[in-house]
Amino acid sequence: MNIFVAKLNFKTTNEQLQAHFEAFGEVSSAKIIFDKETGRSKGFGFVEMPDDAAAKEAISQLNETEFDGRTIAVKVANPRS
DNA sequence: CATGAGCGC
Repeated sequence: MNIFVAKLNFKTTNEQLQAHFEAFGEVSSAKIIFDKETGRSKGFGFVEMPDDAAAKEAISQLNETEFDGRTIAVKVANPRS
C-alpha cells in the first residue's frame, strides 16, 4: 500500500522517513520528493508498505503527529497517473 | 537564495 506523507521537515531524509514507518511494519520503499530546481525537499514524500494492515495502522498512528520537529500529515496516496 | 499546502518522473 502506498502512503502519502506531507508537511515534513525540509531536512527530513528518506532514511528517517523509512525508519519512522518501520516501527509499524516492513517498508519496501520510502521516498522524499526533492525539487529539481532548488535541490531542497518539497516537504512531502511517499512510503510503500507490503502489508496493508500495517500500512493502515501506520497511517492512523502517525497522521497528525510530530516527526522530526514537525506535525506531519499521513494519508493513503493517490494512484500515480 | 527561500518555505509550509499538497500527491511522486
